[in-house]
Amino acid sequence: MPQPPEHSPVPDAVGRPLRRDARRNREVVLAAARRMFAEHGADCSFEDIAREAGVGVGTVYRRFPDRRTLIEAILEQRVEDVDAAAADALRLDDPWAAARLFVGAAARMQLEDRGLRELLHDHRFVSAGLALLRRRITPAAEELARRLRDHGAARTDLTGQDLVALIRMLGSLAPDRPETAGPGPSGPDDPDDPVGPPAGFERYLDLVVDALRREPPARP
Amino acid sequence: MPQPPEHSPVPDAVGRPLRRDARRNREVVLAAARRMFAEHGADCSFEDIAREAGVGVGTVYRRFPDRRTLIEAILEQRVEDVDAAAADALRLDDPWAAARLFVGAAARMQLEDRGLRELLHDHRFVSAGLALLRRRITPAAEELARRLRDHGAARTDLTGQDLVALIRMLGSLAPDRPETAGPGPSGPDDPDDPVGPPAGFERYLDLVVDALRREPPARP
Amino acid sequence: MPQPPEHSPVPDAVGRPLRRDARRNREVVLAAARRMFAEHGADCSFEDIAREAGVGVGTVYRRFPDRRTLIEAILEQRVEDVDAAAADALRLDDPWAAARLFVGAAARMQLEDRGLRELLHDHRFVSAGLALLRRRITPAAEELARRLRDHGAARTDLTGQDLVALIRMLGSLAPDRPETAGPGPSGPDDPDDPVGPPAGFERYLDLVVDALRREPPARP
Amino acid sequence: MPQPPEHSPVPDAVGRPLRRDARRNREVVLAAARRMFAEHGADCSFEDIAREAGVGVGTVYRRFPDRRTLIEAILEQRVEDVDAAAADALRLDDPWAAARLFVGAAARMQLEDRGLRELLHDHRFVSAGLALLRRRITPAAEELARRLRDHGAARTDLTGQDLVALIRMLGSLAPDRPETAGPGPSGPDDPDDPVGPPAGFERYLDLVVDALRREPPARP
DNA sequence: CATGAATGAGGCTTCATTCAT
DNA sequence: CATGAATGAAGCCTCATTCAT
Repeated sequence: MPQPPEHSPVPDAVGRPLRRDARRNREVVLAAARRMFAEHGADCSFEDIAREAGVGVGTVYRRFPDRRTLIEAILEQRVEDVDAAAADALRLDDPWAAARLFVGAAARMQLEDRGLRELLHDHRFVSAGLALLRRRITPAAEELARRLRDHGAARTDLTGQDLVALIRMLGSLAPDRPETAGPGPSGPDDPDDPVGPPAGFERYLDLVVDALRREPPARP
Repeated sequence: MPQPPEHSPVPDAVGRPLRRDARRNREVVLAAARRMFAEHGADCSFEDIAREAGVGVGTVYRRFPDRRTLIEAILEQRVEDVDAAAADALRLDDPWAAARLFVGAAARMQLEDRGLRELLHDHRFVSAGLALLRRRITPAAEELARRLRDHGAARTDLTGQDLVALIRMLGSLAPDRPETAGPGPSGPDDPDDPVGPPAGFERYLDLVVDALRREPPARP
Repeated sequence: MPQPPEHSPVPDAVGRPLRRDARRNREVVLAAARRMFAEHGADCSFEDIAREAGVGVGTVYRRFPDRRTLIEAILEQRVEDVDAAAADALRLDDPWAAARLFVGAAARMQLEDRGLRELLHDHRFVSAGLALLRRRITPAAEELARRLRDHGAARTDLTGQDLVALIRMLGSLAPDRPETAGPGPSGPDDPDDPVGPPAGFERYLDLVVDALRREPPARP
Repeated sequence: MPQPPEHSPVPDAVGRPLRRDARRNREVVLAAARRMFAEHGADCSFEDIAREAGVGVGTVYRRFPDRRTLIEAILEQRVEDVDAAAADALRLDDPWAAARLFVGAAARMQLEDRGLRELLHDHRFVSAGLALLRRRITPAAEELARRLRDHGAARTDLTGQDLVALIRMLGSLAPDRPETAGPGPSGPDDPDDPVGPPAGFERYLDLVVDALRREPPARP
């Protein structure tokens, strides 16, 4: 279902909606930046982003006057993905399945996108990134926490921020080697990977989510 | 026992122990680098380190021909601290207390030292850093895991690498604002800090360590 | 004929002709580099070239990303001068006069320009320089050689490459002291110069060109 | 026939002959410098020379306070080789054979030794190098020139400096690619080499030497 | 508006040279 | 004497940012 093209026209500083070509440029640059961040890290040069986008540097600067602005715009996009995962999760009846879905999806995103990971963990960017993330996903996280407490026999002091913390923690389990160029979520399940044996990401996901129960489940 | 009073006389490339003045300078530079890493991150300039150390850049380069060498030397020091914590832990009878002590100490070090945190989490340095850490602390971690399994009713698939993973995860709970220069473990227990309410670091430490039990403890 | 008045609008990497201001700057830098090479050698610093040109280093790097590119651009200019000499020579009826004119002109250029000499003789640059020179002047040289063979009673095994070799050899007769800044072709004809009495460059030019004859001329 | 060890003891600045170990060091350094010059050019670093020699930089500086001194010492050695060739040549009856032997040997040395070539051609070193060469070989060159004039029907204006000029010119025929590591006089006779077809170095040697005759020889 | 040219500060690194050990 | 440590100037290059076209 393609989004209606004229919806949510990002306004410029003065508040006027952008001209059509300007808006298109903004999208092109943003997509290029996302690719570059994902591949080369969040400190790649504006020049590189411009080249990837096929525009001049000036254009990048016009739309995103500094790196922080650019970072926030990129996060805005990714946060929408998290929101979507949250919405999916909230549709589930079982609060534990919901929590696992939500936390897992949000954590996995970091493992697959170096840029995102840096924005949420790297000291140089985290103040821009984490605040935004928090602002946006807190409502859903709190709702999920409430359900866990009320219907899931979770720890009574559980908060939505705990879920955010788990997401960050799991996101730090990224492979300690440069991503292999191969397709698919190369990541902690690589048998050769240090996160490693015996089970990798899914294992730790279960571990920390289950740690939130008041009476933990019997293990198989 | 004819050992010189100084321990571990770092040898140079040819294997000869360093001259006295050279060794002293090496220490000075290393200490300066540690301070600068802690305060300004692991990508601070060699010039800055030299200035902080009160020597010329050339001296820094002589001892540490590239950043990787410097990083490894810094980690070597911190790893010794972790080793000490591991030794302390292994002296305890209760394996859970031991695990908590070990994991907690290692994780806390990251929260207090931005440089260390970057070396263990940042994509740009992690391949140098994490490998070294792993190499050095794996034996102690495996021994602790064994005790947890044998005498502590831990999950039967628990490994030493799981403990390392917990250390990394907890290390990612750093505050999302630049450290305040103040003394003491400013960190997740700051009431205003996003890791946050209600209990911060200690809380998550308990959470993830307890998650390793086969039959988790009754919560108070 | 709608050609722009400027000849050979040097295209950039993408193939687009340079903007007017960029082209102007390119010329300015190139001229400065030529002067600096001539005076201080082909390994003078980019900073120096920039200063001489009155631009920032970045500008030099933008137009000439590495020294090799710069060298080739400079040679390109000088090679055009050689081409002109070749054209003049080919207009003469007497093939020996033509050869002498061509070889003499090309060799003299080296004696007058330290930069050019280095580009054609110095181990560090010669692979960039000589190849280009060869590529460009070979056709004219071969044509001259053909005329010498067919109408000049030259050695029957004479080739255009022989002429190139003579040019290089004569170019190595440069004075062994730093050029005096004075005007005019200071060079081997300086009576105090080591190339020497009694006749210097012209003498050796005659010598080696005449060496190509099958039956050498009667000497006066 | 081993040279008597105590002969020609190079005196130090004060004129005292060097101590035995100091002399040995001097030789070691000189040999190392020669190797490094030959392989990496005459501008290789003192540090590299020291390493190659297995001594400290300080030792190199003690024996050769600056590069010029070192260059002259190296040339001194090579000039002895030229002297030997001159002596051989002067033992021949045929003055043309003698000239060819002498000029050929001296030129070939340059083709085989990048360092020597640079010392005699590169603007940065030539003032130190060429002057010394000239000073030392002029007597033999003049004598050979005299014999050519008197008994060889050479040009009547021929001088010893002409022979030196030929040596330089032929030395400039070095390959325009980095030397192949292979043994033997890789050089202009390489069929793939630009000096080239059809005959390379020997061909040009004959060419320029024969150019000195008053009545050149009939060509086969 | 879009472009990409220009700028120069700042990081990296090497090396000639001096000097303490 | 020999050593190799220390120094710092100087070259290399990149990039954030501004601005003329």
